[in-house]
Amino acid sequence: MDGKVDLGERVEAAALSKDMVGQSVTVAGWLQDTRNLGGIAFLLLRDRSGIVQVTCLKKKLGDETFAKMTGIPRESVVAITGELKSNDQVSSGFEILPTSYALIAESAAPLPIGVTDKVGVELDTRLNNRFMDLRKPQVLAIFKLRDILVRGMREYLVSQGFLEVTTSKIVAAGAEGGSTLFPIKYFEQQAYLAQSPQLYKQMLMGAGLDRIYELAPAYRAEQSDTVRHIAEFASLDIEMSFIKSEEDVMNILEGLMVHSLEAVLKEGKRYLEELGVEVAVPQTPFPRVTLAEAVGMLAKAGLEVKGDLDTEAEKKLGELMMAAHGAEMYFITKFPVEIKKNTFYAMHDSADPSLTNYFDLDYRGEELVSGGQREHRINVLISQMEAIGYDPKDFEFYLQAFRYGMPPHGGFGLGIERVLHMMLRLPNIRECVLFPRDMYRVVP
RNA sequence: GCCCCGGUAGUGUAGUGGCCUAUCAUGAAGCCCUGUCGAGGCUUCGACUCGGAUUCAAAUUCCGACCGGGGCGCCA
Repeated sequence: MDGKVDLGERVEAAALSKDMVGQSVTVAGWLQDTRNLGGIAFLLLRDRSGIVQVTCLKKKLGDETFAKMTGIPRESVVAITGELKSNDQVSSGFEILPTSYALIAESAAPLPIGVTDKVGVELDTRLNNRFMDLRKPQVLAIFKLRDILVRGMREYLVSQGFLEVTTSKIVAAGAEGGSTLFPIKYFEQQAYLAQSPQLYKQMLMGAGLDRIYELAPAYRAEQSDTVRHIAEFASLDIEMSFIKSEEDVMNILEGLMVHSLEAVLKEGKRYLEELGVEVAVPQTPFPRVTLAEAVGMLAKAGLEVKGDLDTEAEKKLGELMMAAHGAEMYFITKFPVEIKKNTFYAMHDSADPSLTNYFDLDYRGEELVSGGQREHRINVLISQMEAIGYDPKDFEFYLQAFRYGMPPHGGFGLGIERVLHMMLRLPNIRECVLFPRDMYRVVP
């Protein structure tokens, strides 16, 4: 019975049901565990959809086949054809009695990390053996939820008339200065990996595309070694024209978060359970506090903040917003020019020139999004560049788009992994990247 | 980049100068067991990151390198 399995007949474990009892079925996947009781053995076969039990009877299979099947190393790829049989002694209510099997790819032993072992594994070790780490259902669940979340975001943006675009990740100039750019050799020229699609998004507003979004990697050469920073992250950027103020952008962002988290709740229940986390869809409108108000709230709570919120203040504000508004998500608005000084493209507040029309969206004390209304008047834009010592000549390709009719516009950049990090309450953001890149890790 | 902490079997750990021929769990190899689902029982295997120093004696102290963890700054 060895080797006679037709993979064309293969069904996923989750597709099996009691309705199919009596039928011959073929499954294939990784042999998670073998429990050999002597005359009977239970093989647990796992694929991405779930686990199915294959029950081997020594009497029925013969000593030789029984020994072969129960001797297959854990995590080998195996295909099995057999009869689906109802049995209340199995937690799923059914099992497969094999009629033939194929050992497709035998696994080496011992495993670099156990898939089901009852010992902890450090994140670093897990990431070094990510292919095996991802075989764990609770690790896979993170990426299933990521898929659902991102799909929910796309659905919403499409419903709001946004066009998906892709801009180059190879750039000659950054949006926020050179220190955080990764230099690359581009044929005979100096180029960089894009830290943000910012300048291109705005040029597309000048092109008249009106509403666009891009989901693409962003690269930051910041020397940030924390549980919420990575050198390469997935950034969802949107830009929209003919806005009255940054409020229009914030409204889209609220809709985006609500719609995508609803999708997670609706379609991702099983994966949330796998991870043991509960997710709440935020109520709209999200609370809004100006940065000055936030600083006041923190002062009242006994935390003195000067300038921008530091990490401690950010976390504390998360607690205060929960206590005051029951809100996990909230906007911090009207960032002072002083804090946004490198953001030369930020529109300043017409009512108070020391402030900008810029906001952050925070989720339980962690920054998820930064955005605002951009400066579309080229003379103002140039003077803001010059004010921080940038040479407009270096941005000529960008400024050209402002000379021939640039509508008022705004947008934001959202860190996908930041959303997952906070939504799933994961200890480290690296857990929600398949192959994370940080200051020290380039492999795998 | 700065501050603090750590590196012991494949994995996760105990061990603060001699009691270490290094603990426990998990795992691997083998044996027993016809209803397991964190299966159980028995046997065996497997480790002190590297280099230098101190000492009669170093997993343990000191120095350096490499690797990792936590926090900060900065940001998505």
